[in-house]
Amino acid sequence: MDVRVSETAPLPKLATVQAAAPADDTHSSDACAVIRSILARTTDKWSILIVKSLGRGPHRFSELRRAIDGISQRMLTLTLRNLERDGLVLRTVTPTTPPRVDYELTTLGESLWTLTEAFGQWALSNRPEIEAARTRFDARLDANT
Amino acid sequence: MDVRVSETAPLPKLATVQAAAPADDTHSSDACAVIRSILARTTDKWSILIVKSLGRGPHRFSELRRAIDGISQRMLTLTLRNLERDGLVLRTVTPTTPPRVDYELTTLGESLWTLTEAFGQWALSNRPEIEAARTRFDARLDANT
DNA sequence: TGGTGCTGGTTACGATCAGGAACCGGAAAG
DNA sequence: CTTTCCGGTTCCTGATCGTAACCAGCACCA
Repeated sequence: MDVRVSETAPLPKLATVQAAAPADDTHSSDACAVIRSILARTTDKWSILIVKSLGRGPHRFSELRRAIDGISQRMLTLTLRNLERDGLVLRTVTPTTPPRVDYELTTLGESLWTLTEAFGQWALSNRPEIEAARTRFDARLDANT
Repeated sequence: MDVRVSETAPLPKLATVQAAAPADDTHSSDACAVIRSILARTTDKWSILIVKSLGRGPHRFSELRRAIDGISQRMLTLTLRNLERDGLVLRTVTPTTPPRVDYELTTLGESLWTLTEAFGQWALSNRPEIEAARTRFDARLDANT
């Protein structure tokens, strides 16, 4: 039983970036456009980190802010709002004082989480190789300046 | 030909670790910054689509441009350059006339491809649910305006 | 009674960066 | 000698991001 939002701030339209215009005529490209807008949202830098954090269980707003090094309050709010909009995250307000807001993954969000987790693991285990490649590339670039 | 990474490669400024960090050991903040830069690059909207295309075999520059609906020449060049830098994509120039440039995934790139493929599948199969969630959310938003 | 702090935001605004349009240079083709 | 194709690059603008500051409600302290 969740204490749904209902009484939060007026929730102005603020962002929720309207996805790409569907006004595209090319045959397969309309599906493509939607998929792309989903990917753009779910693979967004902050979204990934938030989903990753929430994968370890529900978190409060400020816990997330502390957990995700470098995120600004604004981007946290914005990204959470978008994730909530896409049904990936559930926002629960508990009207204590001070008010308490918990965020957790929905079932859909959890399925996304397994993917982002895999991505994280991949990044982690291939980090040395990628950094080496970067160094090589930059060196070659300097070489023929 | 000083291409330089002017617009690319924000190689993170080593994480300004606020000391007295909360004992949230799950992120070691400097590793986190590097991982984040890798994720930011590899999960970038265009990177995903390029890797996805290259997953089906080597492609020439203009083939990619045609295959990826909506990408501009500039972003294609830029993104390919970044992927090449990270050792995910191999660029091969054949000096015929007109010159021919082929791009293909490296082994590392292929391992990334399996992940992006999974992401694509996920987006595809969860599209209805996500769109429904968006509609619900927007409706609720309108409701209490 | 008023000040301070905690909560979860929101607003204003300047810096930055993604992205489209247009340009480039060489060779072949007409 | 003009056009076309190829793979880029340069220029410029508008969207987006992050910083900093503000807000409302309530408890605590004096």
